[in-house]
Amino acid sequence: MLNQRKKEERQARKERIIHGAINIFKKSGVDNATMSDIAKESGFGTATLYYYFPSKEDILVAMMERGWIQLWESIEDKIDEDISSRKKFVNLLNTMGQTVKDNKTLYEFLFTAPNIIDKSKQTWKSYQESLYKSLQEILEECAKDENITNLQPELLMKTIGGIFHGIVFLGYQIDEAEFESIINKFLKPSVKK
Amino acid sequence: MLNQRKKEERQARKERIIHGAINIFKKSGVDNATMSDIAKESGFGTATLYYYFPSKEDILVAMMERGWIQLWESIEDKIDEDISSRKKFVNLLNTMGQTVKDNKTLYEFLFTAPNIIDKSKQTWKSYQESLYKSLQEILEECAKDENITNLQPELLMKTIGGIFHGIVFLGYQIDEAEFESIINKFLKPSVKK
DNA sequence: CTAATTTTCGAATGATAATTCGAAATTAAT
DNA sequence: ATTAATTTCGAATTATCATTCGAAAATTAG
Repeated sequence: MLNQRKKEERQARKERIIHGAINIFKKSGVDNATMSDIAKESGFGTATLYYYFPSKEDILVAMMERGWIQLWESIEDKIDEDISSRKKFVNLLNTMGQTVKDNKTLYEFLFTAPNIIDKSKQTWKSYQESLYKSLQEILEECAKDENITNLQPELLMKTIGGIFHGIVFLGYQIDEAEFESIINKFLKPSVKK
Repeated sequence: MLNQRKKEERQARKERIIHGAINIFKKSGVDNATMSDIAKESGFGTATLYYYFPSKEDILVAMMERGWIQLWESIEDKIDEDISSRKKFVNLLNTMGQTVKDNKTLYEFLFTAPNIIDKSKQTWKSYQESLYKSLQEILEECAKDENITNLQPELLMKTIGGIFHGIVFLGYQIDEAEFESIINKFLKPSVKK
Protein backbone atom coordinates (compact mmCIF):
# COMPACT_ATOMS: atom_id res chain seq x y z
CA MET A 1 0.00 0.00 0.00
CA LEU A 2 1.08 3.60 -0.68
CA ASN A 3 3.35 2.70 -3.55
CA GLN A 4 4.96 5.22 -5.86
CA ARG A 5 2.08 5.52 -8.28
CA LYS A 6 -0.32 6.00 -5.41
CA LYS A 7 1.81 8.74 -3.99
CA GLU A 8 2.03 10.48 -7.29
CA GLU A 9 -1.69 10.30 -7.86
CA ARG A 10 -2.31 11.75 -4.49
CA GLN A 11 0.11 14.55 -5.17
CA ALA A 12 -1.57 15.19 -8.50
CA ARG A 13 -4.92 15.55 -6.77
CA LYS A 14 -3.45 18.03 -4.37
CA GLU A 15 -2.16 19.99 -7.34
CA ARG A 16 -5.58 19.88 -8.86
CA ILE A 17 -7.08 21.32 -5.73
CA ILE A 18 -4.54 24.10 -5.52
CA HIS A 19 -5.19 24.90 -9.12
CA GLY A 20 -8.90 25.04 -8.50
CA ALA A 21 -8.33 27.32 -5.55
CA ILE A 22 -6.36 29.75 -7.68
CA ASN A 23 -9.12 29.81 -10.28
CA ILE A 24 -11.77 30.49 -7.70
CA PHE A 25 -9.77 33.26 -6.14
CA LYS A 26 -9.32 34.78 -9.53
CA LYS A 27 -13.02 34.62 -10.23
CA SER A 28 -14.65 35.56 -6.96
CA GLY A 29 -11.91 37.35 -5.16
CA VAL A 30 -10.22 36.08 -2.10
CA ASP A 31 -12.81 36.86 0.49
CA ASN A 32 -15.73 35.16 -1.14
CA ALA A 33 -14.06 31.95 -2.10
CA THR A 34 -15.53 29.06 -0.16
CA MET A 35 -14.32 25.54 0.28
CA SER A 36 -17.29 24.24 -1.60
CA ASP A 37 -16.49 26.53 -4.54
CA ILE A 38 -12.98 25.23 -4.60
CA ALA A 39 -14.24 21.67 -4.34
CA LYS A 40 -16.62 22.09 -7.23
CA GLU A 41 -14.01 23.80 -9.38
CA SER A 42 -11.49 21.07 -8.83
CA GLY A 43 -13.99 18.27 -9.27
CA PHE A 44 -14.28 16.89 -5.75
CA GLY A 45 -16.85 16.91 -3.02
CA THR A 46 -16.35 19.43 -0.29
CA ALA A 47 -15.45 16.90 2.33
CA THR A 48 -12.84 15.37 0.09
CA LEU A 49 -10.73 18.47 0.29
CA TYR A 50 -10.20 17.66 3.92
CA TYR A 51 -8.84 14.31 2.98
CA TYR A 52 -5.99 16.11 1.25
CA PHE A 53 -5.57 19.25 3.31
CA PRO A 54 -6.19 19.63 7.02
CA SER A 55 -7.72 23.06 6.60
CA LYS A 56 -8.43 25.89 4.25
CA GLU A 57 -5.40 27.71 5.49
CA ASP A 58 -3.23 24.82 4.47
CA ILE A 59 -4.43 25.11 0.92
CA LEU A 60 -3.32 28.70 0.96
CA VAL A 61 0.03 27.73 2.35
CA ALA A 62 0.49 25.11 -0.34
CA MET A 63 -0.40 27.75 -2.87
CA MET A 64 2.26 30.10 -1.58
CA GLU A 65 4.89 27.47 -1.70
CA ARG A 66 3.93 26.63 -5.22
CA GLY A 67 4.21 30.27 -6.20
CA TRP A 68 7.64 30.85 -4.79
CA ILE A 69 8.96 27.63 -6.22
CA GLN A 70 7.57 28.58 -9.59
CA LEU A 71 9.20 31.99 -9.40
CA TRP A 72 12.47 30.43 -8.45
CA GLU A 73 12.30 27.84 -11.19
CA SER A 74 11.49 30.43 -13.80
CA ILE A 75 14.93 31.95 -13.34
CA GLU A 76 16.95 29.03 -12.01
CA ASP A 77 18.57 28.17 -15.32
CA LYS A 78 19.37 31.71 -16.22
CA ILE A 79 21.33 32.35 -13.08
CA ASP A 80 24.34 30.47 -14.37
CA GLU A 81 24.24 31.70 -17.93
CA ASP A 82 27.52 33.04 -19.14
CA ILE A 83 26.65 36.64 -19.94
CA SER A 84 27.45 39.96 -18.37
CA SER A 85 25.98 40.27 -14.93
CA ARG A 86 24.15 43.39 -15.93
CA LYS A 87 22.43 41.67 -18.80
CA LYS A 88 21.71 38.78 -16.53
CA PHE A 89 20.17 40.98 -13.89
CA VAL A 90 17.85 42.69 -16.33
CA ASN A 91 16.98 39.37 -17.84
CA LEU A 92 16.09 37.84 -14.50
CA LEU A 93 13.93 40.77 -13.53
CA ASN A 94 12.13 40.63 -16.79
CA THR A 95 11.52 36.92 -16.56
CA MET A 96 10.21 37.24 -13.05
CA GLY A 97 8.08 40.16 -14.09
CA GLN A 98 6.54 38.01 -16.78
CA THR A 99 5.83 35.17 -14.40
CA VAL A 100 4.28 37.51 -11.91
CA LYS A 101 2.18 39.24 -14.52
CA ASP A 102 0.86 35.93 -15.80
CA ASN A 103 -0.23 34.88 -12.34
CA LYS A 104 -1.38 38.07 -10.72
CA THR A 105 -3.90 36.43 -8.45
CA LEU A 106 -1.37 33.99 -7.19
CA TYR A 107 1.25 36.61 -6.55
CA GLU A 108 -1.19 38.95 -4.97
CA PHE A 109 -1.25 36.34 -2.23
CA LEU A 110 2.41 35.77 -2.11
CA PHE A 111 3.02 39.44 -1.58
CA THR A 112 0.48 39.97 1.15
CA ALA A 113 0.16 36.58 2.79
CA PRO A 114 2.68 37.26 5.51
CA ASN A 115 0.04 39.47 7.03
CA ILE A 116 -2.70 36.89 7.15
CA ILE A 117 -0.98 33.60 7.76
CA ASP A 118 0.46 32.22 10.91
CA LYS A 119 4.20 32.76 11.09
CA SER A 120 4.97 29.14 11.86
CA LYS A 121 3.36 28.06 8.64
CA GLN A 122 5.38 30.33 6.41
CA THR A 123 7.47 27.53 5.05
CA TRP A 124 8.06 29.27 1.78
CA LYS A 125 10.28 31.89 3.37
CA SER A 126 13.38 29.93 2.45
CA TYR A 127 12.65 30.09 -1.26
CA GLN A 128 11.97 33.76 -0.95
CA GLU A 129 15.27 34.33 0.79
CA SER A 130 17.42 32.39 -1.61
CA LEU A 131 15.80 34.19 -4.50
CA TYR A 132 16.54 37.50 -2.92
CA LYS A 133 20.09 36.51 -2.13
CA SER A 134 20.80 35.44 -5.68
CA LEU A 135 19.64 38.75 -7.01
CA GLN A 136 21.73 40.66 -4.51
CA GLU A 137 24.81 38.69 -5.47
CA ILE A 138 24.40 39.31 -9.14
CA LEU A 139 23.87 42.95 -8.43
CA GLU A 140 27.07 43.21 -6.46
CA GLU A 141 29.00 41.33 -9.09
CA CYS A 142 27.63 43.80 -11.51
CA ALA A 143 28.80 46.74 -9.46
CA LYS A 144 32.26 45.28 -9.26
CA ASP A 145 32.45 44.50 -12.98
CA GLU A 146 31.50 47.95 -13.98
CA ASN A 147 33.37 49.81 -11.35
CA ILE A 148 30.36 51.42 -9.80
CA THR A 149 31.14 53.44 -6.73
CA ASN A 150 27.87 54.95 -5.77
CA LEU A 151 25.54 52.00 -6.06
CA GLN A 152 22.83 51.80 -3.42
CA PRO A 153 21.83 48.15 -3.56
CA GLU A 154 19.15 48.40 -0.89
CA LEU A 155 17.50 51.29 -2.62
CA LEU A 156 17.53 49.52 -5.95
CA MET A 157 16.13 46.37 -4.41
CA LYS A 158 13.41 48.39 -2.72
CA THR A 159 12.60 50.05 -5.99
CA ILE A 160 12.36 46.73 -7.70
CA GLY A 161 10.29 45.18 -4.96
CA GLY A 162 7.95 48.11 -5.28
CA ILE A 163 7.70 47.72 -9.03
CA PHE A 164 6.71 44.11 -8.61
CA HIS A 165 4.04 45.13 -6.18
CA GLY A 166 2.88 47.62 -8.74
CA ILE A 167 2.63 44.94 -11.39
CA VAL A 168 0.40 42.86 -9.18
CA PHE A 169 -1.70 45.43 -7.39
CA LEU A 170 -1.74 48.37 -9.71
CA GLY A 171 -1.57 46.50 -13.00
CA TYR A 172 1.64 48.16 -14.12
CA GLN A 173 2.95 47.08 -17.48
CA ILE A 174 6.73 46.93 -17.45
CA ASP A 175 8.74 45.57 -20.32
CA GLU A 176 12.37 44.61 -20.57
CA ALA A 177 13.37 48.02 -21.87
CA GLU A 178 11.88 49.69 -18.86
CA PHE A 179 13.54 47.34 -16.45
CA GLU A 180 16.75 48.09 -18.22
CA SER A 181 16.09 51.77 -18.01
CA ILE A 182 15.67 51.61 -14.27
CA ILE A 183 18.80 49.58 -13.84
CA ASN A 184 20.68 52.05 -15.96
CA LYS A 185 19.72 54.89 -13.68
CA PHE A 186 21.33 53.09 -10.80
CA LEU A 187 24.21 51.43 -12.56
CA LYS A 188 25.62 53.96 -14.95
CA PRO A 189 29.36 53.39 -14.74
CA SER A 190 31.09 56.14 -12.84
CA VAL A 191 34.61 55.78 -14.21
CA LYS A 192 35.21 58.41 -16.82
CA LYS A 193 33.39 61.67 -16.35
CA MET B 1 -35.23 69.47 13.49
CA LEU B 2 -31.92 68.50 11.90
CA ASN B 3 -30.34 71.87 12.50
CA GLN B 4 -26.67 72.61 11.98
CA ARG B 5 -25.49 71.48 15.37
CA LYS B 6 -27.41 68.27 14.98
CA LYS B 7 -25.84 67.60 11.66
CA GLU B 8 -22.40 68.26 12.98
CA GLU B 9 -22.89 65.98 15.94
CA ARG B 10 -24.06 63.25 13.71
CA GLN B 11 -21.06 63.69 11.50
CA ALA B 12 -18.80 63.64 14.53
CA ARG B 13 -20.28 60.33 15.58
CA LYS B 14 -19.63 58.93 12.15
CA GLU B 15 -16.03 60.06 12.44
CA ARG B 16 -15.81 58.39 15.80
CA ILE B 17 -16.99 55.14 14.30
CA ILE B 18 -14.53 55.32 11.43
CA HIS B 19 -11.79 56.01 13.89
CA GLY B 20 -12.79 53.04 15.97
CA ALA B 21 -12.80 50.87 12.87
CA ILE B 22 -9.25 51.89 12.01
CA ASN B 23 -8.10 51.08 15.53
CA ILE B 24 -9.70 47.69 15.47
CA PHE B 25 -8.21 46.85 12.11
CA LYS B 26 -4.84 47.87 13.40
CA LYS B 27 -5.23 45.69 16.47
CA SER B 28 -6.88 42.55 15.19
CA GLY B 29 -6.11 42.66 11.54
CA VAL B 30 -8.65 43.18 8.85
CA ASP B 31 -10.19 39.77 8.72
CA ASN B 32 -11.02 39.38 12.35
CA ALA B 33 -12.55 42.76 12.95
CA THR B 34 -16.23 42.47 13.75
CA MET B 35 -18.94 45.05 13.91
CA SER B 36 -19.30 44.51 17.61
CA ASP B 37 -15.58 45.12 18.09
CA ILE B 38 -15.87 48.35 16.21
CA ALA B 39 -18.94 49.29 18.18
CA LYS B 40 -17.27 48.69 21.50
CA GLU B 41 -14.14 50.54 20.47
CA SER B 42 -16.06 53.57 19.37
CA GLY B 43 -18.36 53.54 22.37
CA PHE B 44 -21.67 52.53 20.82
CA GLY B 45 -23.86 49.50 20.85
CA THR B 46 -23.59 47.23 17.85
CA ALA B 47 -26.99 48.09 16.52
CA THR B 48 -26.24 51.78 16.69
CA LEU B 49 -23.61 51.47 14.00
CA TYR B 50 -26.41 50.64 11.63
CA TYR B 51 -28.08 53.88 12.50
CA TYR B 52 -25.10 55.67 10.99
CA PHE B 53 -23.96 53.32 8.28
CA PRO B 54 -26.13 51.01 6.20
CA SER B 55 -23.56 48.22 6.27
CA LYS B 56 -20.09 47.24 7.22
CA GLU B 57 -18.92 47.83 3.69
CA ASP B 58 -20.05 51.41 3.91
CA ILE B 59 -17.82 51.96 6.90
CA LEU B 60 -14.93 50.74 4.81
CA VAL B 61 -15.86 53.05 2.00
CA ALA B 62 -16.03 56.00 4.38
CA MET B 63 -12.63 55.02 5.63
CA MET B 64 -11.16 55.07 2.15
CA GLU B 65 -12.51 58.45 1.45
CA ARG B 66 -11.10 59.74 4.67
CA GLY B 67 -7.70 58.30 3.81
CA TRP B 68 -7.44 59.87 0.40
CA ILE B 69 -8.66 63.19 1.69
CA GLN B 70 -6.09 63.06 4.42
CA LEU B 71 -3.34 62.27 1.96
CA TRP B 72 -4.42 65.13 -0.21
CA GLU B 73 -4.65 67.54 2.68
CA SER B 74 -1.23 66.59 3.95
CA ILE B 75 0.31 68.10 0.83
CA GLU B 76 -2.28 70.63 -0.25
CA ASP B 77 -0.50 73.65 1.21
CA LYS B 78 2.89 72.66 -0.06
CA ILE B 79 1.76 72.47 -3.64
CA ASP B 80 1.80 76.22 -4.04
CA GLU B 81 4.96 76.93 -2.09
CA ASP B 82 7.39 79.08 -3.94
CA ILE B 83 10.38 76.78 -4.23
CA SER B 84 12.02 74.92 -7.06
CA SER B 85 9.75 72.28 -8.46
CA ARG B 86 12.36 69.63 -7.85
CA LYS B 87 12.55 70.49 -4.17
CA LYS B 88 8.83 70.63 -4.08
CA PHE B 89 8.46 67.23 -5.65
CA VAL B 90 10.81 65.57 -3.21
CA ASN B 91 9.12 67.38 -0.39
CA LEU B 92 5.69 66.21 -1.41
CA LEU B 93 6.80 62.62 -1.76
CA ASN B 94 8.41 62.69 1.61
CA THR B 95 5.38 64.20 3.27
CA MET B 96 3.12 61.63 1.70
CA GLY B 97 5.52 58.90 2.64
CA GLN B 98 5.33 60.04 6.22
CA THR B 99 1.56 60.12 6.20
CA VAL B 100 1.40 56.68 4.70
CA LYS B 101 3.93 55.25 7.10
CA ASP B 102 2.03 56.64 10.07
CA ASN B 103 -1.19 55.01 8.94
CA LYS B 104 -0.10 51.77 7.41
CA THR B 105 -3.27 49.94 8.25
CA LEU B 106 -5.38 52.59 6.70
CA TYR B 107 -3.32 52.77 3.55
CA GLU B 108 -3.09 49.06 3.23
CA PHE B 109 -6.79 49.35 2.52
CA LEU B 110 -6.56 52.27 0.24
CA PHE B 111 -4.05 50.47 -1.92
CA THR B 112 -5.91 47.19 -2.22
CA ALA B 113 -9.53 48.17 -1.78
CA PRO B 114 -10.27 48.42 -5.48
CA ASN B 115 -10.10 44.66 -5.51
CA ILE B 116 -12.60 44.04 -2.79
CA ILE B 117 -15.10 46.83 -3.04
CA ASP B 118 -17.82 47.29 -5.54
CA LYS B 119 -16.81 49.64 -8.31
CA SER B 120 -19.84 51.84 -7.97
CA LYS B 121 -18.91 52.62 -4.40
CA GLN B 122 -15.41 53.80 -5.16
CA THR B 123 -16.24 57.43 -4.63
CA TRP B 124 -12.72 58.28 -3.55
CA LYS B 125 -11.32 57.82 -7.02
CA SER B 126 -11.57 61.52 -7.75
CA TYR B 127 -9.25 62.45 -4.90
CA GLN B 128 -6.84 59.84 -6.05
CA GLU B 129 -6.83 61.20 -9.55
CA SER B 130 -6.33 64.82 -8.66
CA LEU B 131 -3.49 63.87 -6.39
CA TYR B 132 -1.85 61.97 -9.18
CA LYS B 133 -2.38 64.78 -11.62
CA SER B 134 -0.79 67.36 -9.34
CA LEU B 135 2.30 65.25 -8.96
CA GLN B 136 2.57 64.72 -12.69
CA GLU B 137 2.32 68.43 -13.31
CA ILE B 138 5.05 69.31 -10.88
CA LEU B 139 7.20 66.65 -12.38
CA GLU B 140 6.79 68.04 -15.85
CA GLU B 141 7.44 71.55 -14.68
CA CYS B 142 10.56 70.21 -13.12
CA ALA B 143 11.68 68.63 -16.36
CA LYS B 144 11.16 71.89 -18.18
CA ASP B 145 12.99 73.95 -15.56
CA GLU B 146 16.00 71.75 -15.61
CA ASN B 147 16.11 71.09 -19.26
CA ILE B 148 15.67 67.37 -18.96
CA THR B 149 15.33 65.63 -22.27
CA ASN B 150 15.18 62.00 -21.37
CA LEU B 151 12.72 62.03 -18.51
CA GLN B 152 10.31 59.13 -18.41
CA PRO B 153 7.51 60.44 -16.25
CA GLU B 154 5.44 57.26 -16.33
CA LEU B 155 8.34 55.15 -15.29
CA LEU B 156 9.19 57.45 -12.45
CA MET B 157 5.59 57.53 -11.31
CA LYS B 158 5.46 53.77 -11.44
CA THR B 159 8.61 53.55 -9.44
CA ILE B 160 7.21 55.87 -6.85
CA GLY B 161 3.89 54.10 -6.69
CA GLY B 162 5.77 50.89 -6.11
CA ILE B 163 7.84 52.42 -3.36
CA PHE B 164 4.69 53.52 -1.59
CA HIS B 165 3.35 50.02 -1.84
CA GLY B 166 6.59 48.83 -0.36
CA ILE B 167 6.25 51.19 2.56
CA VAL B 168 2.86 49.81 3.37
CA PHE B 169 3.19 46.14 2.57
CA LEU B 170 6.85 45.43 2.95
CA GLY B 171 7.60 47.90 5.70
CA TYR B 172 10.19 49.80 3.70
CA GLN B 173 11.80 52.70 5.48
CA ILE B 174 12.44 55.54 3.07
CA ASP B 175 13.67 58.91 4.19
CA GLU B 176 13.85 62.20 2.37
CA ALA B 177 17.43 61.58 1.27
CA GLU B 178 16.43 58.36 -0.41
CA PHE B 179 13.48 59.89 -2.15
CA GLU B 180 15.84 62.56 -3.36
CA SER B 181 18.29 59.97 -4.49
CA ILE B 182 15.69 58.26 -6.61
CA ILE B 183 14.55 61.50 -8.12
CA ASN B 184 18.14 62.38 -8.91
CA LYS B 185 18.57 59.22 -10.88
CA PHE B 186 15.74 60.25 -13.11
CA LEU B 187 16.22 63.96 -13.16
CA LYS B 188 19.91 64.57 -13.44
CA PRO B 189 20.13 67.56 -15.77
CA SER B 190 21.29 66.50 -19.18
CA VAL B 191 22.61 69.82 -20.48
CA LYS B 192 26.39 69.94 -20.26
CA LYS B 193 28.12 66.61 -20.49
C1' DC C 1 -13.98 -13.63 -4.70
C1' DT C 2 -13.54 -11.51 0.01
C1' DA C 3 -11.54 -8.59 3.05
C1' DA C 4 -8.86 -4.63 3.87
C1' DT C 5 -7.59 -0.03 2.43
C1' DT C 6 -8.17 4.13 0.30
C1' DT C 7 -10.95 7.59 -1.47
C1' DT C 8 -15.23 10.02 -1.88
C1' DC C 9 -19.04 12.84 -0.49
C1' DG C 10 -23.84 14.67 1.05
C1' DA C 11 -25.56 15.89 4.99
C1' DA C 12 -25.01 17.32 9.74
C1' DT C 13 -22.75 20.35 13.16
C1' DG C 14 -20.99 24.40 15.17
C1' DA C 15 -19.18 28.76 15.18
C1' DT C 16 -19.07 33.24 13.89
C1' DA C 17 -20.71 37.44 12.73
C1' DA C 18 -23.68 40.65 9.86
C1' DT C 19 -28.01 42.55 10.11
C1' DT C 20 -32.71 43.42 11.95
C1' DC C 21 -36.22 44.00 15.70
C1' DG C 22 -38.70 46.14 19.13
C1' DA C 23 -38.60 48.64 22.71
C1' DA C 24 -36.48 52.04 25.70
C1' DA C 25 -33.96 56.16 26.68
C1' DT C 26 -32.78 60.70 25.42
C1' DT C 27 -33.50 65.11 23.46
C1' DA C 28 -36.22 68.75 21.17
C1' DA C 29 -40.48 71.30 20.30
C1' DT C 30 -44.93 73.33 21.59
C1' DA D 1 -45.36 68.86 30.82
C1' DT D 2 -46.78 66.39 26.99
C1' DT D 3 -45.88 65.01 22.53
C1' DA D 4 -42.89 64.08 18.74
C1' DA D 5 -38.54 63.11 16.89
C1' DT D 6 -34.03 61.21 17.43
C1' DT D 7 -30.80 58.12 19.15
C1' DT D 8 -29.43 53.93 21.50
C1' DC D 9 -28.93 49.07 22.18
C1' DG D 10 -29.35 44.00 23.83
C1' DA D 11 -31.34 40.31 22.13
C1' DA D 12 -33.09 37.83 18.38
C1' DT D 13 -32.65 36.37 13.63
C1' DT D 14 -30.28 34.91 9.55
C1' DA D 15 -26.77 33.65 6.69
C1' DT D 16 -22.67 31.93 5.79
C1' DC D 17 -19.18 28.92 5.85
C1' DA D 18 -15.43 25.82 7.79
C1' DT D 19 -15.11 21.53 9.52
C1' DT D 20 -16.69 16.86 11.00
C1' DC D 21 -19.53 12.57 10.60
C1' DG D 22 -20.85 8.30 9.00
C1' DA D 23 -21.54 5.73 5.58
C1' DA D 24 -20.75 4.31 0.84
C1' DA D 25 -18.00 3.65 -3.39
C1' DA D 26 -13.85 2.35 -5.49
C1' DT D 27 -9.54 0.26 -5.48
C1' DT D 28 -6.09 -3.04 -4.06
C1' DA D 29 -4.32 -7.34 -1.89
C1' DG D 30 -4.45 -12.03 -0.67
